[in-house]
Amino acid sequence: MDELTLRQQEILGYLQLHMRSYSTWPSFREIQAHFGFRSTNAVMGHLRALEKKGYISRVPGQARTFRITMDFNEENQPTDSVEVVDIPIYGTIAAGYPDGVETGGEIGRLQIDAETAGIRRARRAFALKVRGDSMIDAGIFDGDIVILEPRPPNNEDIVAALIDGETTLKRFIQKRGKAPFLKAENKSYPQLHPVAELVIQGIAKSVVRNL
Amino acid sequence: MDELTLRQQEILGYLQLHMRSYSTWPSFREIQAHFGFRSTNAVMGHLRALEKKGYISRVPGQARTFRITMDFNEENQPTDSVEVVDIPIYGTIAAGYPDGVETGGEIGRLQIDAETAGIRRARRAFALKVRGDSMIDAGIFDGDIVILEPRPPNNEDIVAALIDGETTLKRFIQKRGKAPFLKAENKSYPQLHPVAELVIQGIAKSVVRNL
DNA sequence: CTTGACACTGAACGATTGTTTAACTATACG
DNA sequence: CGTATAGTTAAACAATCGTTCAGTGTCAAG
Repeated sequence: MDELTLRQQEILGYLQLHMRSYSTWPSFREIQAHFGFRSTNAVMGHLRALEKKGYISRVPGQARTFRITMDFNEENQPTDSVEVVDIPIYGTIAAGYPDGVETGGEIGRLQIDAETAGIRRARRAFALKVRGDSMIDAGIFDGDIVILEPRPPNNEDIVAALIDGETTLKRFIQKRGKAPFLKAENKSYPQLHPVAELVIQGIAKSVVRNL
Repeated sequence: MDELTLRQQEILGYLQLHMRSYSTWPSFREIQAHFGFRSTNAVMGHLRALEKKGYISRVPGQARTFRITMDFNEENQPTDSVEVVDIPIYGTIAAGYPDGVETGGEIGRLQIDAETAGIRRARRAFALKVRGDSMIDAGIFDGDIVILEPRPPNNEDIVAALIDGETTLKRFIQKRGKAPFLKAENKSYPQLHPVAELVIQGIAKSVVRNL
């Protein structure tokens, strides 16, 4: 990660401060006013630099849609932020995944740092309370919380898949040249699941269990 | 706090999820698209209602400047603010436990909210990276992170105990009238451990594993 | 039957806001 | 000396976005 200039650190610090105070990102002209710029283009330049160096990400054309992708900890103390991610917990994930956001069925939330959870901050992780023991041979038990990331599965990934209108946890198997299938990791269960219409909602990254 | 209609709850839920997922509030037209409205005015009405009832606040004329004034669970009950705890991770816990804090051997830190970790904030929790497979029958594998609280063990608790100068994970068994002992939960291991000098460093509250 | 709330359509307006192009200064590098 | 980067000014543009006005339909309360 490239280093930031002094000015860029100031800008980034202001972004964070504004976000923490108002829970909203500032607009270009608010940043401009705060630093006394006479042109919004001064802001533009800095934000482009920050984005180029990977510190923030933005959605072009949309208002107030910065995101700070990196939590630069040590050194500059205007930061005390850790990479803690707030993740919704679903009991059951309803069909579809229309907008990357699912309104129904949220039963709680958890906070965990991205590294421990094995997820990337940018992606929209969600969590799932495991019901049933179809994955006990993979060390996932009834009542466990599984943290997932929505993305296409690779071979051997544990995935949350929509089967018969319900989300279940299975291992995704795809050998080359063959059709993929899902496998339950419990010796006493039917282990193979043919995949007709495969709706993968996410791949499991980590699991949390209360002992 | 006035009560919300079903539709208003849906809107509010979407606002929260969008904020948590994107760290940005949605625009009117994003809300419109998500709910399939054909007019942004439908959104206007709901947001006005939500603001009137005190659930959100906004800055007129500015883009994406909602704020939710309270956090809610599904029942519209304000959730007490979650407590994220910073926990040190030890590879091996050295002898003693002088101040509840052991600096040597710290291999990292993790952040997690107290409820998910099953711990109480007041106590000084610590985490331990599991080595070996002495507890696989309890669903704890090599490489797992176990979160512990220093306190006296009860029967059947999984504890971190100092054996032969090394910290290992065992289940603590104490039947009344008998001497306590430690039990490894792996069928292929010697399961019973006599306890000469029992040094319990903490009891396990939860486990986190990367899949 | 009327009133009022809730939920929504449709179109248009104007302000906010991100973006672009052009030009200027200063500093550092080779 | 030329070039590159950082930082800034200036004016204008176009898309996004919140807002308003006018109107439709439903349903429960009075």
